[in-house]
Amino acid sequence: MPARPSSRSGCPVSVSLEILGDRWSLLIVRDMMIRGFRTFKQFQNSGEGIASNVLSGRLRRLSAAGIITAESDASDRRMINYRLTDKGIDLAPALLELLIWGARHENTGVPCAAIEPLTKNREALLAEVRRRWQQRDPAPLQAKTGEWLWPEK
Amino acid sequence: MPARPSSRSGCPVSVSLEILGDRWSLLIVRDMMIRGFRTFKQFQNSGEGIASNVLSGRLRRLSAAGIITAESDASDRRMINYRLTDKGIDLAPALLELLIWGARHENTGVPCAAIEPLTKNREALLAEVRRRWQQRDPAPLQAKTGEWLWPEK
DNA sequence: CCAGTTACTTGCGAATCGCAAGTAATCATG
DNA sequence: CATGATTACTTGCGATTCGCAAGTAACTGG
Repeated sequence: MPARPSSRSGCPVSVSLEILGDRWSLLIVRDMMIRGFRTFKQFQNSGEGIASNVLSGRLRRLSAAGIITAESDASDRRMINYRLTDKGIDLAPALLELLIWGARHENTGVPCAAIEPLTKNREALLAEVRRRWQQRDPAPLQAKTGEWLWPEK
Repeated sequence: MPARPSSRSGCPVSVSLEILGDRWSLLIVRDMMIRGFRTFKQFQNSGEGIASNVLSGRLRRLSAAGIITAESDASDRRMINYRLTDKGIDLAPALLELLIWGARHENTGVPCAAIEPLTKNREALLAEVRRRWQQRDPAPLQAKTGEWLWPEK
């Protein structure tokens, strides 16, 4: 029996948006997936300006939804390491398409020339993201995709 | 000079979420793209339960962002026909990936067996969506993709 | 022991949401 | 042409959420 708390339709898009449909959740997932961020502090200083109480709430929601896990760091127990679950890493395609759309249609500082390789190497890029996740490779993806993805400052 | 009103980063994902990052905007786009909806009333009765004032605001925002257009119907001037722009139809890949993710990882009433054909026929599906848009074909996509996508009621 | 760091929580004013009701313009009918 | 229905909204209002600033508990390094 599917438990559906809200009064919305059962459409998969609707269900997805119930969890991820806000300005912050997917940015947190992006930072974990592509920039290799793990900690509260990193998300807070990611340049997007999320408030700490909202960040706290989002991490709890993503955790409750099974998209991320939270475990305290072994070597420094102040820190909590947030990681994507399998369900979380599966958001990579959606995130990539949002990236491509924004880069193509909005003023993002991303040159148009940079978009085509993204669409052409889509599968390779997604495979690389998944590989990094499986091997717990903490290095950001920038080296592979170019620095233009996240303009410094 | 790129005008960036908010204090967020210039990352394409961030820019996309500034416009689309809420519970309703992409559902409206979905209804236009896949179900062939055009009018205020249709969006209101789409089964998601969006309030009329919020719907009004979203249509204005999407219109201002160049994702949809609004023109009054020639034969009935009470009605306003909302249509996707080229920029709007380009959201199809992102929407499809959100659909696949939701269907795969959440309880949506969509059988798991239905997901694989979506990923396999991704390109064909997107081509069909774009064709329907170019030809202004108002028929919903259901016939092609199966009725399970939007369970009745 | 103590200053600094990390991951939060709390308080509060402002913005947004959800719901109900109302309204202007237009169309369909008698 | 009058009347009622329909469409696309707007308005009001209480409840929720947001953004910002400040505070706090747990822990670490010196």
